[in-house]
Amino acid sequence: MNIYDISKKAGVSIATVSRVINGNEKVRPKTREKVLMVMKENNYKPNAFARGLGLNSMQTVGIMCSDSSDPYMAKGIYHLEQDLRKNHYDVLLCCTGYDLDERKKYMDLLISKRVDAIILLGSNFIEHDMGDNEYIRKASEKLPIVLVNGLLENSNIYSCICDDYQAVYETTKTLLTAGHKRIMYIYNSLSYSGDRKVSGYMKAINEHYGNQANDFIYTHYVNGTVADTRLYLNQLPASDKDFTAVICSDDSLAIGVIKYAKDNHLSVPDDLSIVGYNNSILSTCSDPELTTIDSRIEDLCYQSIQTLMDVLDKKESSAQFIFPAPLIKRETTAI
Amino acid sequence: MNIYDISKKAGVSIATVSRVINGNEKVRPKTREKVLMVMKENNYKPNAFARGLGLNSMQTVGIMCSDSSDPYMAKGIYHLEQDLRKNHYDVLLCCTGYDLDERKKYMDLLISKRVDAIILLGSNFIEHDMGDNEYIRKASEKLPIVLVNGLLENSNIYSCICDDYQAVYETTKTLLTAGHKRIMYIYNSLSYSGDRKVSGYMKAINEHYGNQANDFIYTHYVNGTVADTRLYLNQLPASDKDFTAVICSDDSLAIGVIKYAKDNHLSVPDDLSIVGYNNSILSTCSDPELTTIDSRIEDLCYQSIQTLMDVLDKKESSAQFIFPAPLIKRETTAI
DNA sequence: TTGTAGGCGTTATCAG
DNA sequence: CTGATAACGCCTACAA
Repeated sequence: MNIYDISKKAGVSIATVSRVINGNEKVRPKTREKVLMVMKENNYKPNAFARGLGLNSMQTVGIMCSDSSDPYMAKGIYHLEQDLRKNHYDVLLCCTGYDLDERKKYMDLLISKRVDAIILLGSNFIEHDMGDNEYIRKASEKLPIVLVNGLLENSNIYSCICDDYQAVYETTKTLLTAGHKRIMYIYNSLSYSGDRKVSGYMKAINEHYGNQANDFIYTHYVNGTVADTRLYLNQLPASDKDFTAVICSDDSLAIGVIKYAKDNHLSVPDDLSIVGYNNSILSTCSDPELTTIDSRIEDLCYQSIQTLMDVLDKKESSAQFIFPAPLIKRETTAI
Repeated sequence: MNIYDISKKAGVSIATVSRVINGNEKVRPKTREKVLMVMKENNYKPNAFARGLGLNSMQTVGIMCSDSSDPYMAKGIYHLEQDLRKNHYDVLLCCTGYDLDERKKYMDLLISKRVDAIILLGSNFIEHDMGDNEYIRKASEKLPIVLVNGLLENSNIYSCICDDYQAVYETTKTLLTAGHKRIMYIYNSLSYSGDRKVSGYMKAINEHYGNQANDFIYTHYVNGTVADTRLYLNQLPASDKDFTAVICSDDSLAIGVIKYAKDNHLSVPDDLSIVGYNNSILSTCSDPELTTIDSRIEDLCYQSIQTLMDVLDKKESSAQFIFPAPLIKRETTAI
């Protein structure tokens, strides 16, 4: 059952059928009804491939994310999908992992599939070494690129991010003001965004301690999540355990810290304050519940799609949106 | 840059170019190299839409799930995507929510997009009222349907499930044997699978108590997750709080039970034993960590894709795979 | 308002 | 092994 069959049964030309399919105004109401009728009767659906060929689009956008099972990205995928759907776009999903070469391949793949745009979900897409981001710039010559929680300047690249730097800076400052002398910062991301968070921490420490700041900077990179953080802290020599607060770059690390506290009979937040990041589902499952920085994934997704639709509609649009990231106070801090 | 351009530059016909694109044997090695050369030089990529038109496939399978941000489904999506990718298939993702009519629309949408198959992820797709599953049967006339953790018999429908009935039955039995008199079962799904789980619970209670079983059956439906479960239990009259164990149809409910125990200074597992379901990330974030039934999502996904590939390759394949679901013992039970 | 005809970029069938 | 050429099903000027 194709457009020819319909045109015959309706006694019109395929051009007319095509017009009613595409909601073209210039069709006599009577004719339109007739065609619609026949289409319904025969349960006709236009062939999407042929349509794609003609229009050079199948109304699809590609979403790349490192791991759809990470709670943060899982939420992102959900909101992106829902918002895209509302605008009649489908989602082609790619879980790329964290390897750069692999990601380049996925990018090429999506481009060759002729998606209308590509969304990069997660701050880890922007590499520390700017040369490693060149492939994204090159891709943007062919289609719009939207970064959800990532920043990269280029024409046809659009960014929606949270101000991680400011958020960590303020949180650290708040803890210092509350009397914490030694604050540890644990992170598991070496991306550009990861750097920004560390910088926020550094700035607060530096402002507070001036010359002696170096004695109080205490950061650690963990290659993993819950178990790795717990393990790392537990094997620390006693002399290095003089911190009274820990800020983490992700909720999962903070969960590890809670477990460490439990292992060592430290009371939270009395003996140890803990701050997570992302306000993920994990943060309300733990006991005590986690104080965490909300990276506002839903807002980022909404704005991203809003922007993307403007771009695809050839409307003017701002290329960068920066949201403040509020601290959600729960039970692992006294502040 | 299309196939004609390449054919000209390589001094061959488009037919030959097409042959090398598709790895057809019958091309002289020399010719093949030449064409490959030109293709590489011009960074030529075949047009996916035209290809789709000709082959009537774009090597894409649709995944429907109610909510990609649910930890269980998030993992499912991840594994399905990875396994499909290995077989050179792309993923079109649909988050359908729980409304039946909405789901029917998504199903139609995917079919009209001409995906090669549709995967229904999550037991909640199979409705209690069998008539409501008819749309799935009808869809299977047009393309293969794969149910991940759902059972529906029909030609061209393939099911991979965990034996929820048996798992809950055995868990309940184990708890009874361990001396628990009154065991509560809390669930938040009214699907076919939800029914099976309840039945497993019932059977164990019935076997154990015989005539008096009715006095010991204690089930409750919660329309929500953590907070709702916690609230429900807390507002229960004291006389109804004589249970010493709770089994939940999902880890999130079990987290709610842990919080209830905390609220009421009940020691877990001494005063109250708790069993969750799905072995999700939540189960290791709580304190104490959750004993839970592992619904083996990774295995289900792997088998699903394996089966689907056989079907798409026109190979013979079994239509149903049933996995036992083991109990993962952690800290919320003494068993 | 409607119809004709050419184009979109491949694949596949036949000859040669 | 290679090349013409007809599908594939729809869109869209351009005419009427």
